[in-house]
Amino acid sequence: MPASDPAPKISPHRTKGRPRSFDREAALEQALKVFWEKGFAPASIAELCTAMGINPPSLYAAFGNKAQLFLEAVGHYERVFWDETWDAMDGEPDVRRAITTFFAEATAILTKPEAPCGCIVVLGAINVPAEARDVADALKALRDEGRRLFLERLRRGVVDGQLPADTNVEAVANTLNTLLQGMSIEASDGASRAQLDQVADCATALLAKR
Amino acid sequence: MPASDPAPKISPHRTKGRPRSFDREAALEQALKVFWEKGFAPASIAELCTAMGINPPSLYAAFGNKAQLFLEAVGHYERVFWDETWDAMDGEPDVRRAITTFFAEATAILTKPEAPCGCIVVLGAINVPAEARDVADALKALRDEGRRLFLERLRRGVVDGQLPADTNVEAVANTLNTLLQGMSIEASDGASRAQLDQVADCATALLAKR
DNA sequence: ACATATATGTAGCGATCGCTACGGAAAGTC
DNA sequence: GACTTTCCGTAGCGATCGCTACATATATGT
Repeated sequence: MPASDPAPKISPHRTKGRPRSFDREAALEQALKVFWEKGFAPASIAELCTAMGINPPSLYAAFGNKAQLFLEAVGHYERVFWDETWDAMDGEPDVRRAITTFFAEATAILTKPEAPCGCIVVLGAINVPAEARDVADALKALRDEGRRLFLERLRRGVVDGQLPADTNVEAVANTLNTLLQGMSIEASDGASRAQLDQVADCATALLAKR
Repeated sequence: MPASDPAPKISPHRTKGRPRSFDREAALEQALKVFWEKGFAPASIAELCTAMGINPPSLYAAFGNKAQLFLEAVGHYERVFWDETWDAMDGEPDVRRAITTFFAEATAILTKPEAPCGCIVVLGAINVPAEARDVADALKALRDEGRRLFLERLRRGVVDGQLPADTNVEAVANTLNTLLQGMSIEASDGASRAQLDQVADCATALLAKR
């Protein structure tokens, strides 16, 4: 994600005071990397700071606290890695092709070798301490959004006459979302791309013509 | 510390020395409860000790350390909650009914209201600190065992002529295991039993006759 | 130049972590 | 009884946690 500002890549500041000496977005991406590999709780502020090339006070001044930094990193992750894939599912007119393409893309994302495996939305805030409940809740809401998107797309498939009118769209949407989440666990367990592709194929088979 | 055992439920000891003053298995079950609710890392020794009704030295003398206690608790969990269900899958002669029954049982287990939701094998050791890698690896091996069991059962279904010879048993086994793991996340997210039943139905639909 | 405002690095706060040293208590053995 | 062995509760170890007080550095506004 090159911001591609010829002029200062460091965000311009309009107010008084010493300007920030680091690239906020670059630091955020480094933080994402750490959170992605380790999860919310095991990623320590010290390690985040090292990766971001800053010290704790700068981190807290720029991002609030660990939880806010995490949530902002997750938002960045979603935008960079998933928004396009979800949008494509809505853009593809044929519902079966839409789902097939989505899961093919998902397996590619989840097994990207240059990235930690698994989706940070699914795995990042599991087993967080009780005082970080709000972080877990925020990610849960994001996971639920996936089910909603599947559901809407399937409903449109029924309206468009591409799926049988008696299709249990809620059940299928539930199942697709459940599969997607299970795929993150498999990916973090080191599943191969071929292995996840098999799962993706079975996912699309749920919509097979009868 | 009232032992209050008429007959010693406490394991008999043959050697010299002061006998253990608590019920090891009861303590293990309490530990399981804590680990199940919180996961490995967020469950502190202090909290475990409170739940088990003992002090740290007793815990370490009886169970080794936190990781060993966790793994022993997980073993107990598997035996109590899942062994019977897996065995039933092998015992049922019809492969479709075997899978259907398995997933029906699984939804029941995963949404048991008196138990923490989700499977500790799937969720318990996600996001553990790096120094507990061995715990994560042990649970990963247990998860893989599920895929193996599905695979064996499906292969038998092909041999028995109940499934088409060209069934991609590896793919289906992969998918069933992935679904099962996703169901744990959904359960811990508070999914209703009805919701998971829908997923279970879709799982069995993967084996629908063609 | 001076005041104001924000960011920075150092250094360390209080709290919690997993774990254990220690001395006393409760059993078997003689 | 004394000796040995094991377990008990207390109390606290060193390490790490998220986070911040503080003094200093660097910008703008006038």
